Amino acid sequence: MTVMSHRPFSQALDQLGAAGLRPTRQRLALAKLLFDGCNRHLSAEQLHGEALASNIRVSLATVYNTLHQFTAAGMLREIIVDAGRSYFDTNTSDHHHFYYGKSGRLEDIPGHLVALSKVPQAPAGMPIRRVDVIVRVDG
Amino acid sequence: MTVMSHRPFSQALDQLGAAGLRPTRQRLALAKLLFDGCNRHLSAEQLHGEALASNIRVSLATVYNTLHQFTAAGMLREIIVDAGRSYFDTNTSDHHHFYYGKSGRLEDIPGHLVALSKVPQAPAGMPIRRVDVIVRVDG
DNA sequence: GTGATTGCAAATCTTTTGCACTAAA
DNA sequence: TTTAGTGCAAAAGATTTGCAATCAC
Repeated sequence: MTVMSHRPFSQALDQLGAAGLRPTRQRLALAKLLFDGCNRHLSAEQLHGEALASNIRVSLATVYNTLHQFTAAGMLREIIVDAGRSYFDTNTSDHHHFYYGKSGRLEDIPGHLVALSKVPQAPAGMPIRRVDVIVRVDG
Repeated sequence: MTVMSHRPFSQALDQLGAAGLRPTRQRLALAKLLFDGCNRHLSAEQLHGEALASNIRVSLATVYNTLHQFTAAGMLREIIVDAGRSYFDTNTSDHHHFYYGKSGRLEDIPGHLVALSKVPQAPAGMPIRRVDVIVRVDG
């Protein structure tokens, strides 16, 4: 039974240190918003909005920097479902997504619920970095 | 043995008419570039570049309009693999993609080479519009 | 003619960048 | 200190929009 539990905030702090990222006020606050609840799918703009709503002073540029740094550190995964907007997923385990085009909402599909077989080899020893399955729904 | 043959230009013309789109000089020229050879994956900018290189006078805005009209008419499929750039695929049959992140190249994977099973139902009678499988390769 | 289509330039939107200022070690 | 991190405003890149001119029917 896969539980898809979210990454706890404390673990995020550890990874922050392990990645050589200083625990600044902004990064701590954003990590708390991202990792202190359930798994989330957020755009930079959304996270920035939440930060402002929580009285966290942080610039949009820093939100972008932070999202990319967290992604590089393996704490987030960038999800591309929409031309012209990136989403970041706090769930970095093996899984896929429903995408509700009308509302722009993303929903996790546990990896074990999608069986992919027979994916052909990429040519000439190029390793497959990731396989994304996006189930597009109208809602 | 699936052949994945491309849409012939003549068929494109028929669909153009069926979609109620007037066969203007620009649409005919772009359709020729798109459908008169093998299957292709192109961005708006690339198609515009090809048009100019072929001495076809057409504005970038019209290229965007045309790509979207052709997509709405079912003659193209929009492929989203990269935040901030759309690709259009002349192959509208059931298939998936390799995406070479470094070069930005897309490559078809015939639908029968990927077996997807157990995709869960979308909630509450929302029909699945499409399932995209993107195999991300480093090259 | 009449309505669809086009081109152009401006506007929009997301994301990135340059750089002076601030904060962590 | 010394180096990393931040904010701001400007820049960049892709796409869209408004509108007058043009074309297909």
